[in-house]
Amino acid sequence: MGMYYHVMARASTTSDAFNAVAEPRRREILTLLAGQERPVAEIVAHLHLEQPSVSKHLRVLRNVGLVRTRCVGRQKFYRTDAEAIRPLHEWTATFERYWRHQLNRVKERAEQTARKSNQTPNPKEES
Amino acid sequence: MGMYYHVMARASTTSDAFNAVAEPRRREILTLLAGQERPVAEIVAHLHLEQPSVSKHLRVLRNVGLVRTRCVGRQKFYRTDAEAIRPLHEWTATFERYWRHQLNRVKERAEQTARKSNQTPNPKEES
DNA sequence: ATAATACATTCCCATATCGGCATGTGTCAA
DNA sequence: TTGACACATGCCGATATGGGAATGTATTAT
Repeated sequence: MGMYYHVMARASTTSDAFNAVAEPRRREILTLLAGQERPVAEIVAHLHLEQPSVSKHLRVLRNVGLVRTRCVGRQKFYRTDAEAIRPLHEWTATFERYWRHQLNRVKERAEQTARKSNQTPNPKEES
Repeated sequence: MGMYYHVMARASTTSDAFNAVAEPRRREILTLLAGQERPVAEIVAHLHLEQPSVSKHLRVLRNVGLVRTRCVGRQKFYRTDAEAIRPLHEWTATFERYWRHQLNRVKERAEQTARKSNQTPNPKEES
């Protein structure tokens, strides 16, 4: 009968890719593992972090599908699954038309300014 | 001469855009304010959240430059600065060639499979 | 001047997060 | 079998986080 009310302090990091890539180290890992798969030890060597921390970051990335693993003996090779980054890319892309808009406005202003200064040549220290 | 070592639990949400957009509500806000500027009350109406919470999210977004403000009387109009989303777009874009790669591999496999099943027509329940 | 309006800020709480350290767990080597 | 090795997991401490409630601060209306 308890009225448990849920207080979610923050969407769990394991919930989606947006949270996963919010962490700088995890972004480094994704970049490192984009081109080629690597065992954990190698990742540890690249980042300056303890092995357990790296493993924990890898776990987060794996939970949201940003990396995949392949076991070879006692080594575990990780590689980033770029496909899982596409949703982020597409979300940011929805704003592309807006920044283009802004750039156009800036360009137009610049051109206007240029025309104006043509009409009044050498306008020194205008303010 | 204390050896204060910094224990940063998590990169501050105010530090970069990646952290700012990790929060679902903030993503909603950015989408809402992409096309047109709106006063806080209107944002509150769209999201189902208390005004203080919205103000706090707006503060975070403003700190990382994802939104800009314009004051009109006692109202404060917010709009998203799409330009600030570009770095995210570009970061995700660095993985584009990799997911294309993966797609190509998938496609190639599919074509090979198609050729094979042409050579052995109607291979029912192969496994 | 006083009240109402539109936001911002502060405080509190439960929870999430990250890193380091210690401790599993599974695999290969001697 | 006993170690060594490659990782994963658990625990701890310091800190960050988001929401609600209360309060502060301009600005407009009466």
